[in-house]
Amino acid sequence: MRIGELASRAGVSVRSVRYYEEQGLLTSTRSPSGQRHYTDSEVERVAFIQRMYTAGLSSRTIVELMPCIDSPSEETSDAALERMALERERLSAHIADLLRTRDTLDALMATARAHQHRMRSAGADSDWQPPASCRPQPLSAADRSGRSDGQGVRTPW
Amino acid sequence: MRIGELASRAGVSVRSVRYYEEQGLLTSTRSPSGQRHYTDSEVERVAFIQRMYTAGLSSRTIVELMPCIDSPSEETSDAALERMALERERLSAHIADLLRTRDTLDALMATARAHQHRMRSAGADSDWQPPASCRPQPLSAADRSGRSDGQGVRTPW
DNA sequence: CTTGCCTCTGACGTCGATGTCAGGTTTTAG
DNA sequence: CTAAAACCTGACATCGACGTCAGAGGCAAG
Repeated sequence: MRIGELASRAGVSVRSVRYYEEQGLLTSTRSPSGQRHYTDSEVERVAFIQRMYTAGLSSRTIVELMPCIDSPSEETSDAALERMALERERLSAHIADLLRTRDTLDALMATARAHQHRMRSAGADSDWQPPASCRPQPLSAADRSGRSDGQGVRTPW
Repeated sequence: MRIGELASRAGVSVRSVRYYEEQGLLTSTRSPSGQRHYTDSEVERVAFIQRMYTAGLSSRTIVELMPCIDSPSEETSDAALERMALERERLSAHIADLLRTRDTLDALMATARAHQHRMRSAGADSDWQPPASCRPQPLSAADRSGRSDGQGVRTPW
């Protein structure tokens, strides 16, 4: 397939695909006229690259990880594994940070909802309904660590 | 305290503190000579702002959330709560993405380690020790969702 | 052959949080 | 008092992953 189809299948822009190649993350076979052609497997690769980017890795980092992916031979393992472990650690730290931040948001929303309720039971407009965003959050199924207070605490961050 | 102390206590640069004020995230009382002065509570506020930034929120978004934080009255709640719920959703999605990415990294590392082991049992240098990064990962205590395969699968992403 | 769509290279623009530098004032330590 | 250190404003620089535009060529359908 050509670059446009690859891009739309992987859900990125054509520009991004060219950029990935420019960064050494992707290769392409060229038609005699110079147009890039790709196989189906490149779609997943591009999606993978995109996920790495959104995970906060830089081009340089992804490049350093790629040899471990392209040819998991004894050549690549040593340095690349080190980097992968390091990035894994960074990822875990970042995840923990985001979880804490989400907890903070939850606490803030809880206090705000408490305010709404106080308003509601004291106000004259008793037919008022809280917006959808105010109803108890489903807490996203997976990964919870505990914490469900945030009860009237001042500056809950 | 003055800006330098605030910055170092909150673990950010002086430049950043001024930037936060410029963005309307922070206020300061000025001494007659024009120098900024802060109270202890501002330290936590700056740290909070920083956490929001590292969580991927933009200045504009944080600003929109701030009224809900500064004065949780009935004025602020409606629009701000909507935004908080929205940002919470974005956060959850991002967290899920990062977890998936970390799983991918784990799978990649597992295959790499498998390679190392094959090398080790077949190679001549039997006294070789895998680097620290190759030993089984502690999986970071909290939040696991399952997945511990990655056994020789080709292109595990 | 022409028309419309896709692709190419190359370059410059962008955006957001910060770094950094200049030139000047204020505070602090000796 | 004086020198060092911290602070001020204002401005320009940076970096990374793209957007976007220009100008030229490729390719299938009518």
